[in-house]
Amino acid sequence: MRRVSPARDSVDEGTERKSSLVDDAYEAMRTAIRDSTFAPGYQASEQEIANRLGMSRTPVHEAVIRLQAEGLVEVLPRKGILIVALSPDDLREIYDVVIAIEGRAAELIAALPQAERTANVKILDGWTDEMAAAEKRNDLQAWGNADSAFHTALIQGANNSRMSRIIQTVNDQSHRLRMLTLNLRRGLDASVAEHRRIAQSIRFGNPADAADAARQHRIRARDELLPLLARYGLKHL
Amino acid sequence: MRRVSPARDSVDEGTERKSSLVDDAYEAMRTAIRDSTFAPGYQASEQEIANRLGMSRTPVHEAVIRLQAEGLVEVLPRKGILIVALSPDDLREIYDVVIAIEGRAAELIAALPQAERTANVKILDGWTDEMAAAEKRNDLQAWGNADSAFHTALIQGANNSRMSRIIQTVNDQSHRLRMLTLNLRRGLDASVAEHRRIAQSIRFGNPADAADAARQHRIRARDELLPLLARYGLKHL
DNA sequence: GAGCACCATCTTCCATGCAAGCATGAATGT
DNA sequence: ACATTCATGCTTGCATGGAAGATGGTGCTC
Repeated sequence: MRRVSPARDSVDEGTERKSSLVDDAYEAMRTAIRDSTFAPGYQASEQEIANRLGMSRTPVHEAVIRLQAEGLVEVLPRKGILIVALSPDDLREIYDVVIAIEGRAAELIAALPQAERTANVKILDGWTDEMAAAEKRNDLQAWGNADSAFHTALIQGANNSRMSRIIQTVNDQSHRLRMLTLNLRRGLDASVAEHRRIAQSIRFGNPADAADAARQHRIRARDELLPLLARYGLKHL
Repeated sequence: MRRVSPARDSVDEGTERKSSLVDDAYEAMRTAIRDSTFAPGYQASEQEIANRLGMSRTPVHEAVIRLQAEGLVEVLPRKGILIVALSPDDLREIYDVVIAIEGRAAELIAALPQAERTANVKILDGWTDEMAAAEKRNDLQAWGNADSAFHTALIQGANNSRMSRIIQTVNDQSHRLRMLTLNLRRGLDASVAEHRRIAQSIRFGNPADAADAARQHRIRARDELLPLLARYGLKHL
C-alpha cells in the first residue's frame, strides 16, 4: 500500500469532490485487498495501517467499519483486522446474486425503446469485439478488461444505482478469484459467443431471451469454474 | 428514540454477543428511521443523537457511516445528518432489485430435493394461510406481518446470506412505503392467490414457474402501487 | 430602506488519550 | 524439567478537544 496521494493538499480541481481521510483509507484498503497486497488471512492492526497511510487511527477505524459491512474484512475485537477469504459456499452465493441481477438487467435493457437498445448494443458489441481481438492476440489481460467492461456496461444500461452497487460489492469480493481464473484460459470462445447472444436478444427487443442468455452465461462459467477449484483443492481465496 | 437498554451493563447472558455502543447506535437509528421517528427530510446533529442515546459523538458518527453506506441517511459535510427520502425513481430501482433476487430465490428453492421443497412449502403455505385468515378478520396489521414473513421465508429458503442482506437493506429503505400502502387495502386477494402459485410451483419442483410466479407477484404489486402514489402526488417518502 | 461585509456559532472531521481485555512469555515454585 | 501464575504489552473501544468550514444573523455603509 502506498502513501496517500498528496492531491488533496494541492489546489482543488474545482469540480472534484473533496475527499476525506476516511474515504482515502477506505479506497486504499479496498484496493489493497483487491490486488492482494492484503492477502486473505492477513491480519493487521489499525495503527499499522494508519502509519502506512500517514494518518491517525480514527479514519482507518471508520473505514474498517464500512469494509466490514461490505464483507471484505472482519474485525476481531482485540486482535486486529482480518482479511476474509472466500469459501466455495461464498462463491455459490455470489454467483446466484450475479445471475439474478445481471439477468434482470439484461431483461430491462431488452425492454427499452429501440433507439436506446441500439445504443446499448453498440457498446456491448464493442467490448465483445475487443474480447475476440484480445483472444487472437493471446492477450489475457486485455481480454479480462474487456470482459469486465461488458458486464459493467450491462449493469449500467439498466440504469439502476442499487444494482450497480450490489454488483460492485460482489465484484470486490470475488476480484481475486477472477484474477486467478483468467489464467486458466477457460471458456474464452464460449464467453464471446454468449455475449453475442445477449446483445442479439437485446437488439431484437426480446427481454425473456436476453435474461436467459445473461443467466446461462453466468451459469456456464460457474459450472466450469467450481469443479476446477475443487480439483485444485482450493478451499479459500 | 429511547435510552439504550441497560442490558449490556447487567450480567452477560452467556450466549449473547456483547454489543458495542456503535451497534447500539446503529440499531437505534435504523429503528428510528424505519418507524418514522426520524422522518425523511429531518436533519439532526451527531451531538443531539448522542445525547439522546446517552453516549459520546464517536459511536454515533461511526454508526452514521454504516447507515450512509446503506443509503438510509446522507451526511452533509458541515450541516448535519439528513434522513433520505425515496423518490419514484428509487422505488423503480428497489422493485427491480426485489424482482431479480426473489425470482432467483424461488427458482433455487424449486430446484431443491423434494424433502426440502416440502419443508419450505409448508412454511410458505403457513404464512399464506395466516394472510387469508387475517384478511377475513380484517386485521391489516396481521396481514402485513404474515406477508412480510412469507417473503422473508422465501429468501431464507434460498440459503444465501448475501441475498438476505440485500433484501434487508432495500426493506429498510422501503419500510415506510410498506406501512403506508398497507392501509390502501389493495391487492389482498391477489397476493394470497399469487403466494399460492409460488408455493405450488415449488411443490411441483418447477423452477421456471416458481421464478416467474415470484416475479409476476412483485410486478403486479408494483404496477398497482406506483400509479396510486402518482395520483396522490407523493413525490417522496 | 437595501445590500454587503463580518463575526459568532454550529457543524463535522480528525488526533490523541485513556481504559479494558486478551495473549504471550517470563519467572517462580514444585 | 515442567506446570502454573502473573505481569507486560498490544489490541480495539470510546471520549474529548481542537481545527476547518459553512451558515445565518447583525451591524454598518450607501
